[in-house]
Amino acid sequence: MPRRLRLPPPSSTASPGEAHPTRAALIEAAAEAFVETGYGAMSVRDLAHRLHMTTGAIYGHFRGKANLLGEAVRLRLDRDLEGEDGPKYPETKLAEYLAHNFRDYRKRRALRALLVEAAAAARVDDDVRALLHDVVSERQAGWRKQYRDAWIAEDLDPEVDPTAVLVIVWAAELGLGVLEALDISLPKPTVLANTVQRLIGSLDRGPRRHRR
Amino acid sequence: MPRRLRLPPPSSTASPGEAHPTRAALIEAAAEAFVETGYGAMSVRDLAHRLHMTTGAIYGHFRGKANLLGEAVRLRLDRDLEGEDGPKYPETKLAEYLAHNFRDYRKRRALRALLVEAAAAARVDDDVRALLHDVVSERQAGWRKQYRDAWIAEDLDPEVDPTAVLVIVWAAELGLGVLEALDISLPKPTVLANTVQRLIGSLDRGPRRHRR
Amino acid sequence: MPRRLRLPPPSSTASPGEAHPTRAALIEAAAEAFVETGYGAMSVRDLAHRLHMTTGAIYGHFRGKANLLGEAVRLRLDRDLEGEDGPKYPETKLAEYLAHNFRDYRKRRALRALLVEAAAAARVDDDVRALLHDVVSERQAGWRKQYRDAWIAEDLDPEVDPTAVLVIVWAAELGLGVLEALDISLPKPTVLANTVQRLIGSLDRGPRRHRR
Amino acid sequence: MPRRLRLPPPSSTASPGEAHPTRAALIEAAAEAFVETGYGAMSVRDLAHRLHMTTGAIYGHFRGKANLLGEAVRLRLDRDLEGEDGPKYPETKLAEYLAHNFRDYRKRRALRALLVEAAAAARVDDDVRALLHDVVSERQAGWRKQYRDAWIAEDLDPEVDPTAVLVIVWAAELGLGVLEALDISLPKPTVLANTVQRLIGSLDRGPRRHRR
DNA sequence: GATGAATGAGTATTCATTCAT
DNA sequence: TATGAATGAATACTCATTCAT
Repeated sequence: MPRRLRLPPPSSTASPGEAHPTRAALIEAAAEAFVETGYGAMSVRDLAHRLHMTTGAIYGHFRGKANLLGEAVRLRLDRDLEGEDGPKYPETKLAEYLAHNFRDYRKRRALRALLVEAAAAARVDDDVRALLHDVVSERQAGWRKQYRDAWIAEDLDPEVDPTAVLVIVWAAELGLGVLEALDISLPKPTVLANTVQRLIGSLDRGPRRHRR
Repeated sequence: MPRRLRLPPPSSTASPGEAHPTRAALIEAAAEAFVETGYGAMSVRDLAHRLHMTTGAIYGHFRGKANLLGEAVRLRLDRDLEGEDGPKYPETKLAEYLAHNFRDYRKRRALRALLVEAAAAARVDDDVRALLHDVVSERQAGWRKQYRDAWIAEDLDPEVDPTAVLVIVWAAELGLGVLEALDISLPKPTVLANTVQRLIGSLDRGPRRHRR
Repeated sequence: MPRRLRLPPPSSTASPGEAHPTRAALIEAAAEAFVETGYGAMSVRDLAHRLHMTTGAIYGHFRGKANLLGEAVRLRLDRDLEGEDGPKYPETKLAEYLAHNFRDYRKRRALRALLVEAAAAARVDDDVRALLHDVVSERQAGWRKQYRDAWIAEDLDPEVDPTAVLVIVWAAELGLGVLEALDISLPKPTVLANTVQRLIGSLDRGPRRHRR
Repeated sequence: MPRRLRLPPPSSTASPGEAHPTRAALIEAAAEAFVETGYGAMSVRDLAHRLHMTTGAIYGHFRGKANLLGEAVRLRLDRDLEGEDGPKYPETKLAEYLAHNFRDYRKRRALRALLVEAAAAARVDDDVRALLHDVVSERQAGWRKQYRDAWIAEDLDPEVDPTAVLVIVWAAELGLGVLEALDISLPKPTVLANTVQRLIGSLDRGPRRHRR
């Protein structure tokens, strides 16, 4: 039986917002484990073993597996989508921003996988659904605002609903996750990025006159 | 002990290849049950009970639960996507065809749900993944050909990769399923349809002049 | 790992009413185990091991632990209280019948213990309570009738409510179970029996006149 | 993190022997909680939360859950049975005293419930049994003396064993607790009281003449 | 082909108690 | 004395699959 690692209490050196290191490590590990093994197939006990903890310790930090999933999704969403390393929204045109994003789509494979897991879990479990709805809705609300701002700043076609575009783009991202789960081969990042740029770029003026 | 409902022998109206009506009824019921209850949460025993059969009977027709899922997906894919009631591909422009399709997107909720279930199952189980990969790949191959044909027939922008567009459209559809699973509210069908029409419609000529 | 004993299917030689021998053996064993080990402390898995079965096999016969308890109580109630070996009700005076019964009270230790377990379980679990209420109520209804008949046949004091006497006698029996659980030493059977005979015997005429 | 309610220091009004008010409050709360929720189902942690304490604090006062149960039983026994508000023993005839007591039986529902919990716990746990045996035995010893005194003072039938009567009466009380746990409906207090008066009242002279 | 009892491994969650701080 | 995070073992129940009949 392996020695248990008795984790130190929150030290003052811990970064603010991640007050409890055990909790943070747990979320991190859960996010990874749910992607690797699947939410349904990952047992809490095995997760505990991975971290050299006991199940009881986990349940001391989280009310249940569902909350762990919720936090894992929140973490990955924030890390992989918000914490951008590339060009920021206000500084780039929407089409270029999105193109850039899709050029990096392979970086977000884990996020998409996690969201597929989350979706399947949510379909079956009311608690999970409620939890995840909130997490995802929050982010979407922020993006919706950004899209509306872009519409104004870039003088995009007022006849097109920014929210519909947002949903389509976001759904496309999520759908890539479904296709990846099915092992369907996807276009190369550059090809995808160019296509996105072309499609979204077409919104930058009113509807084309020359349509027969 | 309830009387078992013994299904009638193969009728002459059954299409060839679906010789056994029990098998067909099973697939039909499984497709419904997996959507309603979730693939993981639906037990083979309960599925058998729904059809007044026994578990053994199911295993007489299918090697396992995974094969049932595979067949269920195949069924719904053929019924909900191929067996179109609306305008056919070759007779309509691609943009209009897709717009029409998204105007009806709510009809395909069950299909999307089933594919979310399938994706999550595939992530975890190699057999399921292989099975579903084949089923979905087959359909995609057909669509790819249709897109390529449309590119030629409609003289669409040769700098845009038809397959990339196909993947984006298909992923968007699947992603709607993920969002639905999370209870995220979606745009109205007409708004979505118009947006798709606008986006895909923008491909109908060469690259816009003002692009360097 | 011990060989599993694959029990034969219901044979035609099985006594009617105990159609399934596995089920009957299970109830028997459960009744014993719940007394020995306590309802709460007896795990379904251990019970299964005792019988060289798996937990799954048990759950094939009973919806849950609570039902097993219900059946165990029913069994012991029928065996230890109804299936009398001593004098039958209609043939003996009530007082003598009860005196005889208490003379044998030690025979029913297991029944009382089971009912104490049942009571504690019922206090906490609604299903258990409903189940046991029905089982016990049924028996009590029979006894109530017998007491009423005795009142007429033996011309007992009409000012005394037969049901109240029944409840007191039945409660006394059950209370012995509580005292036994606490290891309280009880009077010798003959002493108890005589006291009961004296008390119940006093009901055989109208209220005594000579009371000051 | 919620503020802990730090209980006031021992006040001078506290009776000696209950020096620590935390301890007393704990016993009080435990008695209530074990009745409400059941001994087995009530977790130490939840009990601590109810009192705005921590589990550790409880274990500072009691060696374990079992001791808490023991003290709870002692408390309720003293409060609900000894601390009589009605007529006192020596001043009333035994039959009348008991009749009065049963007329109030509904007041003691919590006591009976606690004793049913205690009995079930005692059956399973040697420590609990030993603990409770002592608590209950002590009280019974007192009652035994009172019954013997009554036998002399009221010139009751010397052929009847006072202890046997005590046990029957006490068992009847406890048995009511078992029946209550099973949700069995009980006679009205007055009916029960009259019956008790009649039965015990019958002991007030030597054996009846017509007995051989 | 069908039956359904049995398997056996697995699941999330709980809890009394301990102990370093 | 109090704290509360951690322990570690336990619990009821489920399920895809098999196989003797």
